[in-house]
Amino acid sequence: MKSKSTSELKASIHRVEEICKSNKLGLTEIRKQVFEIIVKKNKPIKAYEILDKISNINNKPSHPPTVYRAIDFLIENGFVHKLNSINSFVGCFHPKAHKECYFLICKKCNIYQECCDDSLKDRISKTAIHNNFVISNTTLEIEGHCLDCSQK
Amino acid sequence: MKSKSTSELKASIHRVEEICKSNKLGLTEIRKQVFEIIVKKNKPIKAYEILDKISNINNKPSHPPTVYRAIDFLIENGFVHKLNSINSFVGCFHPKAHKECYFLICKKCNIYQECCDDSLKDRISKTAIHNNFVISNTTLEIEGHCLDCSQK
DNA sequence: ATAATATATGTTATGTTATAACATTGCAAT
DNA sequence: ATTGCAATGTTATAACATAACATATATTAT
Repeated sequence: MKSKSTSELKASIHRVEEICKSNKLGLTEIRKQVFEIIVKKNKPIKAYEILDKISNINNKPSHPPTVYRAIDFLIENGFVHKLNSINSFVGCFHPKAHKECYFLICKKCNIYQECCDDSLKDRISKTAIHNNFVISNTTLEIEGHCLDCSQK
Repeated sequence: MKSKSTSELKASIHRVEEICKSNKLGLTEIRKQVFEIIVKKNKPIKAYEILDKISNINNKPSHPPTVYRAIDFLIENGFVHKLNSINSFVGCFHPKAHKECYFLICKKCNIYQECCDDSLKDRISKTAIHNNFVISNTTLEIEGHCLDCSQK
């Protein structure tokens, strides 16, 4: 899997700023810091690792609620997703394009990739309908090895 | 969603006993107790709820590792699955029939249902192949409302 | 039968992940 | 200026999970 370039990262941050501006969402300093930490990491990141980084950036200890509240804001607005299988967070590279997001997560290099193709979405939707089930949210996390890592 | 009948529960427990016998897996007293607690609950159950029940059954306090080790054994052998999105455990009603297991989880009544149809499995597999990705394990948890609960 | 080995469990402590509850701040609207 | 509200700070603790080492129980080889 390819990691993101600096320009992609910048674009991603800029996009979030624009979306917040046009939707009147309060992208405060902390929320912006947390988002930047997450997208710059470019791999799934844990809440307490974000906490450490935030504390360093601001030269004063932050506390868990600060980080979790920022994460909540970012998730609510589709800028970040949580990977339940590894209790970690990742940036979303096409926020607002979808509500659900499916992931491939490489166990070796830890890089993740979104894989939200429509045929998969359709299939999940059909499965739900077939079971008379109304979906509110879906967790699909595929763990394994990416091409690079399975060749090594 | 329908909940399981007593006979289905008994059959499930018996099946696990048989599988363990024929595969020489040590289904110890505690492992059996934990499995029974999980299947009898018939809804996703938390580790510390199992811990309480185990302590009651045996009239002495048990400790987290005891429960988590039993759960590990049951998961390894496909008798139980973990729902990562809600940190809970559920019994598997057709162990050994599949490695991966997909779930529908009703947020209201909390009943869950396996939904491991082949077309879904195929679709996930194709998505992985398309991304040159080798799957080791998949988490698919669909949360929402079952028929009964969405009609209320 | 007995010692050696492996498997499982008990026990204590602690690590990791997440939230409750309430105080404080900063800013906007009246 | 005061009220209201959204965001943050702060303290404490809840909820989830494992490390490490001791003890017991079962299995096997002698």
